[in-house]
Amino acid sequence: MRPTVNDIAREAGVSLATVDRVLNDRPGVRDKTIRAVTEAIEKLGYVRDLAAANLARSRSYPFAIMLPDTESQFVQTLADALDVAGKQAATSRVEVRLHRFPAEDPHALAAMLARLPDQDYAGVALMAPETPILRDAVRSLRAKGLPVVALVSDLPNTDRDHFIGIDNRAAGRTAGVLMGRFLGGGPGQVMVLGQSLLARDTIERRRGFDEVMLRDFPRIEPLQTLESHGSRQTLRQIVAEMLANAPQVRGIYAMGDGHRALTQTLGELGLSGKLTVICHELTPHARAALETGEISAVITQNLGHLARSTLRVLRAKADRAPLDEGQEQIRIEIVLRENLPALPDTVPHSHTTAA
Amino acid sequence: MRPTVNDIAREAGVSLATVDRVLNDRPGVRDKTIRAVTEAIEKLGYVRDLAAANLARSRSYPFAIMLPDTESQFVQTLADALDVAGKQAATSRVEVRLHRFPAEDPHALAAMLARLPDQDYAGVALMAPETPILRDAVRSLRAKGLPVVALVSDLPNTDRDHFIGIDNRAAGRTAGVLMGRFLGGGPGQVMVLGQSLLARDTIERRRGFDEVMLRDFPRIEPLQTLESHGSRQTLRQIVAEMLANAPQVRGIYAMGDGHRALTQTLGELGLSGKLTVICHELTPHARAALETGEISAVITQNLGHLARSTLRVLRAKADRAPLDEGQEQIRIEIVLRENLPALPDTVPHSHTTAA
DNA sequence: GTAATTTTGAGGTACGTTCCTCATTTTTGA
DNA sequence: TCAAAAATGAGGAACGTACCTCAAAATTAC
Repeated sequence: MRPTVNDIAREAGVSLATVDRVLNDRPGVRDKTIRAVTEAIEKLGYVRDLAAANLARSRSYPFAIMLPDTESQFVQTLADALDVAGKQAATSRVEVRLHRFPAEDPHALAAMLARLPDQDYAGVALMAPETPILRDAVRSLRAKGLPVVALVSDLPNTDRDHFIGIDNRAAGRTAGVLMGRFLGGGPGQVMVLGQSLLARDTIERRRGFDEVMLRDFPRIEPLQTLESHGSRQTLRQIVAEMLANAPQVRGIYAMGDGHRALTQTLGELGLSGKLTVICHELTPHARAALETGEISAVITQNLGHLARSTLRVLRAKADRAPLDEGQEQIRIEIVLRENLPALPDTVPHSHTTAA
Repeated sequence: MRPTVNDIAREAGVSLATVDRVLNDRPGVRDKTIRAVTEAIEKLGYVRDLAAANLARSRSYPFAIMLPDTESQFVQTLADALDVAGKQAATSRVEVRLHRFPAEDPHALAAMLARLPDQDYAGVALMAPETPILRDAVRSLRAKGLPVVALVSDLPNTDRDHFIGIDNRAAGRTAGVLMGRFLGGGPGQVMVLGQSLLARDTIERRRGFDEVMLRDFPRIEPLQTLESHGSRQTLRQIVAEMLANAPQVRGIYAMGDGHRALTQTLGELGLSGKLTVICHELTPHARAALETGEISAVITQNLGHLARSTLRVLRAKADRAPLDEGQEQIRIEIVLRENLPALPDTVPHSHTTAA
């Protein structure tokens, strides 16, 4: 049997109360006694039963998660993933509350954040571009003892506790190498499409991409970023125009989401599968396009992992516990048709299932 | 506050005992009453507190994990990962016991497995090639009610509960596309190196690789598999010989591990970075070789994930609980220099840390 | 050596669930 | 309609830990 606090008390020759004082850093114990207890812990290989501890503390974890109210497939998929992860984590006293804020209104977001401390949350995760107002809001939350975690897009100039997402510059570099190598090193031109929710991320990706092109593929010319501003019409127009004028274009790097409009346009131009297309985020459309060969590769982050990681990190921060960096690191995944992960069935949720 | 079993009893107008009977599928409750309870659960949004439940059950999870006694870096890294995952999971009553068996002796393994049921384990994970003897051993374990999980290499013809690892054929296909595209579609030849712990896996990879070559890259000729049998001498000799005789070789696909010998040999031949080298498993050597450019790409599976997944799956199987397929699916990861994940610091373990 | 202070012990209650027993009520079948 | 069977209720102990109070013991300061 695993040793319990009682075993330690016996082994160390002290009372249960003293062991408890040592375990929970309570004052009023002599160094000598602390040592005796620590040695007993060591000797018996005691590991605190977290479940029992949390039960006794009746600790629970209500978390606020703030997402922009954009209707993009990416944000929607992320929201779903957080929802699923929240349902799973409910068995361990985690409660997820999703809030949407107006994407273009930093003041509204700040106001929402300001109201959070009164609703006794145990932590906040948020996906938003960094603005001065937001910086203040985050600082104020942290000052009140609330852990804050940046989601998808980092808030490097705030004192957020953690960032959960990928390094977009590295993601851009990865796209760059793939593009360069897939094009056999050139010669040729590459069209670059913008329009991301978070402008900073797009810029980072572009920087990474150019970095690699310049260094490793001098014979490939990445063209200026074309912005579709989320409009399908615009996208179609600029892509068509560009392709008509630049016959040397052999690849497309789509930094934002909105794959459907792109593949559709390429289809209409009779170019499906003729260009090397690399894009970000494995949305359902991107999956489909990978399978048909309309898209060559997708650079992505696993949203299920991201969601679960968010909850784990928030929990750890709320408990001031250390986290398993290896587990929380979100990977820059490269997805080709050949390593496309199978779509798992949706997870069954049932309160009557055995533990 | 979250609703508890008592709240449900009140809401449904029944006693705690009845709620418990419903919750745990105990007999002796009328359908009508079951319905009443279920509705109360639904209405209040009750979610069972797993921690409390397991505490009351005083359930614990001692797992046996069987690995071959090979000294390969892959197995060693896997063992370490399982160890770390085990330490982490100790807080939730999981105990990992690693056993090594003689890699070449299926009888010894079977004998070890036969002794397991007497040591009251809650589950078994094993990494071993499938043999008739092993099939019988697995069947016998399962007949005694022990969940069995196949690790890294599947045991498809047994009734193991689950397989944790990647689809090696798909991994081979992935290597194939990368090779094909990195070589610009050819023309050229590709050297293929064997020597894997688990012969079946190597064969699968080879099949996947050839499949893609044949279908998508007819101008690239994959050569016959060369076997190094784990010997560095042999490897160096056959590689050198082959390269001398086949000037058209532009790429190397290394299906097994043992990257050090390969990169060293290439270095001695003055070929570092001149060939497209694709291999499997992100061992420390492979990381280093990626960084220097000696290896172009690594196809790998995340061993940390694999280890954690193993414990989660074993737990779920032991409890007959459903598992989150999405979370347990091990991905075929493509690692280039540009998306090489940072090496996390080793995780601190301390029993005195706050919960 | 005594008083003040610090350290330790003993014991209890609580957390949310499981699992047990025994008594009582309700339903079923003849 | 009555006996037998089935369903339900009431209560309690347990799991391992946290956290509280109060008294007793040990140590320190003077």
